[in-house]
Amino acid sequence: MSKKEGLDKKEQFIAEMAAALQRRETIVVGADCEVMYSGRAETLLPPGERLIMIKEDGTLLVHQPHGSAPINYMKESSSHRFVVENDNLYIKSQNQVLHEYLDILLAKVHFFHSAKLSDGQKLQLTGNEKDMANMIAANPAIVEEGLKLVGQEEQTKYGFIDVLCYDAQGLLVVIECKRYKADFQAVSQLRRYVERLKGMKGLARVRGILAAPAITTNAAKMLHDFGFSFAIVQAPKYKERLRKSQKSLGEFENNVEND
Amino acid sequence: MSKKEGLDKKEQFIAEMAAALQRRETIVVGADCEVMYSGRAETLLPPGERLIMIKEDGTLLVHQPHGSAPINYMKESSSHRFVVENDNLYIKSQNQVLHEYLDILLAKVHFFHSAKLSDGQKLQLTGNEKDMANMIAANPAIVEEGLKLVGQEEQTKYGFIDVLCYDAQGLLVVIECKRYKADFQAVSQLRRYVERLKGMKGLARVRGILAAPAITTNAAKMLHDFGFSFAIVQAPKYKERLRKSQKSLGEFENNVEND
DNA sequence: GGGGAGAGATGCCGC
DNA sequence: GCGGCATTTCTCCCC
Repeated sequence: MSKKEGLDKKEQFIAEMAAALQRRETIVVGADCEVMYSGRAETLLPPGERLIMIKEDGTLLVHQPHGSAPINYMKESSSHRFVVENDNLYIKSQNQVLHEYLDILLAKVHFFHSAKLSDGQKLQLTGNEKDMANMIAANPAIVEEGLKLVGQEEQTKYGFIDVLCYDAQGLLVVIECKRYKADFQAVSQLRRYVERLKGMKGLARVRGILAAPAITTNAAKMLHDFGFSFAIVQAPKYKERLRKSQKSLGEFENNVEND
Repeated sequence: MSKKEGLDKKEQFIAEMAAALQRRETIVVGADCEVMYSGRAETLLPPGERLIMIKEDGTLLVHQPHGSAPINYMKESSSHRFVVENDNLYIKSQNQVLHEYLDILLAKVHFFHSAKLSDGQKLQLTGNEKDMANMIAANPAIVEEGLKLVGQEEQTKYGFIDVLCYDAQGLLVVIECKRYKADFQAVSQLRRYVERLKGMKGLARVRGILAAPAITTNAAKMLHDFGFSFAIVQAPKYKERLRKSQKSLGEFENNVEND
């Protein structure tokens, strides 16, 4: 292929991408590329083969062939150009508001595609911390016998307390929920809420209970030091419910294993 | 198109995807689809047009045409099958170890592509919290006159303390760095380190300094309550350095705006 | 593999 | 916009 043809091919690619951006299509490019970013930090990603995705809202993602998170990215509302400079093909992105800049040097474009995607749907999720808090609020005895609900979340004016109760002795109890194994941070958070509540209500004693399926050894020690207690509470087991009602999930026979 | 032809087309698509999975290629599918997930939580995503990506390590991502994060995903080491059930085309994924399951009902496949991607490169990043801690360790006077370095991070045996110093009076000082505006969590963390150090060394007083470019009003209040102090420290300004040395970044003339 | 903490975290909701 | 916090957080490092 002559250099002229190569240039024409580049120019045609650039024209197609510019049109796709104009039409607010979602773009996918598979390419051998090098990525440079400057903004909140500064990064360099040496040459390799990646998938580049540009969304209609201006989001740009660079994905390596492994891992969940993009290796480089630009947030929504970024602007993008496909340009040739010194015979090199670039994607140049910037976010004026955030003062962020990203350049992708495209050494070789293996494939590309663009299409308008129509999707206004939102994810319906159950089984989060809020659901766990609701479960406890509906039946505080799960955590401790004799607890009576005072309020939940913003219903109280004391900040982001998951569940607030009175215990059998009439003491105020702050319950902090964690869906997974509780750590230092969870205990610190509980401590903060308890102290805030003591200060605001002028109480000498406010109890704290950490409700989670498990707790790290060190966090348990810290919890004990502060005079708080731990309650084993399993997050709602949606997994089992779904697997029961919907047999199609799981139970594979012929798998292509990715070990 | 006859139903038979439609079926053949589906079967051919399935065969191609199975082969691509076997070859550990990276797969991209643009499709109108519905997604169901069950694992750490349970989610339903009603029909809409999305980009689906399957990587060679078993990672699966579902991206809507907006936003940085995938709306649904499966972690690495997941297994995937393309199957037809009751005339419906599905991608069925599972992660045996994590007990996670994801089904994608493909109502219409708009396009697809697969290719082997070769990339072993790692991101080179500068301008993170560690760099900020190094800057302070190299010149503690940035934070306060008279500070003398004791140790940094794993060099100290007191845990994850960013920078440890003695002040002019010989008091031990814990310095916690934050690249951005410090919040409750940062103060809680500093408090935890100071108390841990007091306990381990049997000291009556250990000072705490929060070094960050800014702090929220509430966090500043909390910091004051604990007798800690705040030092305005700007994270290294890599942005300006790069923009100076590399004129190609920024300064766009003809932008396709994504506002 | 667990523990601990940063991240160019992202996203959500409240004010 | 900032604040506060959960996240199917993800990723890294160290033990």
